[in-house]
Amino acid sequence: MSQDKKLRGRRANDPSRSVTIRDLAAELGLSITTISRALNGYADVGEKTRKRVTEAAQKIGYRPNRNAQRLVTRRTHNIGWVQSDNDRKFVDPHFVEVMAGVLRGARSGGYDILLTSDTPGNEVGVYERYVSDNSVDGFIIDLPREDDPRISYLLETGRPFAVHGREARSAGYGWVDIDNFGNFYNLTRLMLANGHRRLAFINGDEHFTYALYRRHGVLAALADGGFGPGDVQILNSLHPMGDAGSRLTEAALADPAVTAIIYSSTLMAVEGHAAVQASGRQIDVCSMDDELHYIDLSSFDGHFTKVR
Amino acid sequence: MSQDKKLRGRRANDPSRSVTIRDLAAELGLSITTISRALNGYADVGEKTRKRVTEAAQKIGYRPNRNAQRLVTRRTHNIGWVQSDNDRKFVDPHFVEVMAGVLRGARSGGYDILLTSDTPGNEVGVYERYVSDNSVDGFIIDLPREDDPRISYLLETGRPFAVHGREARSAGYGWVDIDNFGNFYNLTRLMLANGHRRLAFINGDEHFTYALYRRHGVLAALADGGFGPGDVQILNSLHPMGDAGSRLTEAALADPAVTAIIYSSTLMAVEGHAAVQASGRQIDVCSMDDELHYIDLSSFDGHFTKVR
DNA sequence: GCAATTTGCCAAAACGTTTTAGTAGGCTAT
DNA sequence: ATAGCCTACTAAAACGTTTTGGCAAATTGC
Repeated sequence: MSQDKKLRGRRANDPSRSVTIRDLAAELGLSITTISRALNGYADVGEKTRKRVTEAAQKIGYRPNRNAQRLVTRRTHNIGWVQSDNDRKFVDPHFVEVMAGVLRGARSGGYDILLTSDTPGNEVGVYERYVSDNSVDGFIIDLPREDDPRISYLLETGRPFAVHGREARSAGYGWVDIDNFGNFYNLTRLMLANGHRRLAFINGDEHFTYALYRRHGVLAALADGGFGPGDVQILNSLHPMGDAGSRLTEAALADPAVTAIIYSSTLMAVEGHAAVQASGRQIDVCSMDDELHYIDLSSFDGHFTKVR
Repeated sequence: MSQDKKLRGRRANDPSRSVTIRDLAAELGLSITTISRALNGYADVGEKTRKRVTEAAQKIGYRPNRNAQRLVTRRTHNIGWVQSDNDRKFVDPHFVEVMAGVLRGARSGGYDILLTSDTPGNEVGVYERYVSDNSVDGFIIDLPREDDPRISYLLETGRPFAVHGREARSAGYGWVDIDNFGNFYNLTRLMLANGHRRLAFINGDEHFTYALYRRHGVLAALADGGFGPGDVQILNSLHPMGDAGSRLTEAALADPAVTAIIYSSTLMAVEGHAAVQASGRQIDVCSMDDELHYIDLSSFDGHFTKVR
């Protein structure tokens, strides 16, 4: 009968205390073990008992205290997502699209996202904290670089994580990515097949693997087509927004031999297209990007070639 | 000596168990009470003892289990932020700016953000769950509507929250907002002072209070200037992105008497400005918005009047 | 030198669950 | 009738902290 002990101590007379498993057990004249096992779907509770329990839980509004559960099960049902505290990152419009997907995926698996920003100068510190204080079950890693220190840390400490994007290491974790190399390889071959002999490639920050692999794709296509790295002018925008699209396009147009521009960002391509038109030059532009729901490209139909 | 009891039970021989307060107590020959009180800054621990404790904690990598702390203290140091699972919302580019601010504010106060999306058709359900299972200490509410049901629920249940934006109710909670009414009042008076007699106002979704109060500001300015609601053509974009800016601008231009357009969104104003130029009409455009770091407005200098 | 106070530390209970290791009683097979 | 086996339930321990209430030793006041 020790489980039926009267509530005493600090909260004995706190009127706002929420309803616990013990209240439910008392209400039904069952042990808290049975309540727990009934609610967690164990086979050793009778069906009529389980029904009584679930209905009473519903009725009196019993909701298990997640922190007690987390303490004993050592699972949090939270996924950590660390945002680099960096103006550049927050400003990337792809981010909202990625977040929508993350949130839907997490919810469908019964997880929430624990979001925080890192400490400048100590990138892995937050991961270490989240891991060692039992705040999350695993992580999402975004925008990887080559030999990303966050990935190194999580691999070393054996924590589960998934990467949006890719780096060279591929064992021991999962990732979701588009084929950056292949798409830019194809785009470049297409431009060459269209007769262009001098290209410009306006790429993102090659610090990140998505941009690095795009560069590799462009260069490989040139090599395979019998051309060399001297036949492309590569320009980088470290900041995807602002006026980079028109500024870099003007820089590319400074070379009179350029007849085609490949953009790594559709946003920049849209800006660049305007700059090309203003210049009066005859230039083919193309781009490949993640999907961006909020950019209206309808006015560009016919100008853009879709590489599947 | 009962606190020195040997570790037994399930995890006695789990090599991956993390270091607990009991390990630290054993290491130093102190009670776990003293460890806890030393680390939490209580005055009844000697200074040399506190120093020994903090140094040993650092050395052996002790990090309190947050879930145990949360269980006993009933504080989570998490703030809930529920995103409406709604394509429209995720697509709002203001969102990334807001999030950067939220994350910085939370981190500076020692909080993390617990992020999830709501269940379509049951808007307050997630709040109820987070509240009753002790997942968060309070909430952030975004994009309020008039008599917002989320605010009603949180007020009724007495949970702390803060609103980004405002609704008519203002007691019992904090909010951060710009002066939507006043800014659009001023903008409208400015247009009238410039001699315009027939205006168009391209507003956002008036379902949200920010847009509703902007409408009120415009109409109040007209009334105070001796004009009426018939002197402004109000158009609404339910979706801030896509081609709404040019489409609604063209709709506004269909009225030949319109000589000025007020935009509720800078993004739409930029699009609209292009549509105005394409039309060849002589139209003044103006807008007021939250700050948008990633839009380059430099090419519009001189066209835009800044209303401070 | 003694009473009163302060200082520094601690045992045990509590937070609200899950899990382990049962047990009582009914049923089945022989 | 009895041994063995299910079925349905449960007491107690465990998870890792914080907090309460108390106590011995050192210090102070007179």
